[in-house]
Amino acid sequence: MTTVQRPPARTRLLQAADRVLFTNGIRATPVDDLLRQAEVSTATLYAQFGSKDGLLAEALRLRLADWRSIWDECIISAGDDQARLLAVFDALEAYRGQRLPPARWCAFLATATELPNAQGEIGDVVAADTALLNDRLRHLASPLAGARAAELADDVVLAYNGTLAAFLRGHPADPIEAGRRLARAAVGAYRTA
Amino acid sequence: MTTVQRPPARTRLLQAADRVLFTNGIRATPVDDLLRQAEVSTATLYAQFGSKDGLLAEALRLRLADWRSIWDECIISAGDDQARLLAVFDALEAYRGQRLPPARWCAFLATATELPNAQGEIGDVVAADTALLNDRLRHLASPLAGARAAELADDVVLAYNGTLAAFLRGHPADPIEAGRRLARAAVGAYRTA
DNA sequence: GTCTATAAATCGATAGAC
DNA sequence: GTCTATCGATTTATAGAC
Repeated sequence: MTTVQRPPARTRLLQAADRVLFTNGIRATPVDDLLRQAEVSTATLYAQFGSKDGLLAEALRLRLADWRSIWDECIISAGDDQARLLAVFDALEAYRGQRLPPARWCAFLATATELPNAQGEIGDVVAADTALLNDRLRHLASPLAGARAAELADDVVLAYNGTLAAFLRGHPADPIEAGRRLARAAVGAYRTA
Repeated sequence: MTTVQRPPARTRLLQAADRVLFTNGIRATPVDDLLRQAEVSTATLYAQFGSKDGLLAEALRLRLADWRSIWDECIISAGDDQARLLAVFDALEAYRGQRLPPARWCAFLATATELPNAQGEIGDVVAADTALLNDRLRHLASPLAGARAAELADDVVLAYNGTLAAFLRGHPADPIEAGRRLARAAVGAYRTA
């Protein structure tokens, strides 16, 4: 007789953290909420992660790895240079569709906002997200903008940031579509220039 | 003999709130920090504002009024339709230059992030900031994009959001310059279309 | 590893005197 | 209006048994 295996406590905690912290708010979520959602006791959390921040850091690391791999796939699926640069918006769409409910906006920017003096592992993973974004976009912008790749990459970074913040504002209604259009306009400016 | 008047307690509290909450973090700042910075006692804060949230709400209202008036001036100073639409970036530059230290990024988006379920007066002032942004930009985009003003306005909203988030990320180095360039590219796309 | 119970710390808010 | 002192609630983290 096959039984559906319940994931181990560590996994349940990470899933609960990923689901709750970035939708209800990091500081707004007490440890008790995570424990109840994960159906795990206090001692287990502290044995596995040492602290709420330790759990947050690990959840962010997994999130970054997941985001990176989805973005990878979207770049590979894209047909040309422009589509590869704009694939970050496809990835955002896929990433958010994958999680129900999706984060309120961006887990990394939310962490930067809620933990202003984050150092150590939390600061590191937030910085790694920004570095991934910058490095990849610069690389992808190169065939389109040549020597001005850095500028075009920054344009797309801003369009991407703006899309995320649009979720937070609740406007425009379809942030990803708006972001894609804006990024396309940026590419156009380098094409004609 | 002329004496430099110390502002009243209420003003000192509002100044301290404006200076500290949006740079060190809203939830990360204990009430005690505000009291020490304002050189005011506990009882005074609660007599004047009722709660930490009450003080936050009033600080946000003043901030919004100030932002609105600076933006007004920048629109008036602008020479043509495109400059009036892009004046939001001049305003951002002036607004941040006026406050030392400036907020880490945006007081309203930070509030939306840190107080996810904000209702009442705090939710209202955050919504008012978004509404001001949308309404004004739509109005200013009209002479440039006609029937497609809403789209162009959304482009500029995203570029503006992206600029603010860039302060949070610490990249690009000059977010306002990058945002202005991106918004200009968006305008260009409507010009040629 | 997991549980219950509780410690330890933080923080928002109030009381009562002046 | 302002002060000092303190309450009460919340929340993070630990102790000790199983």
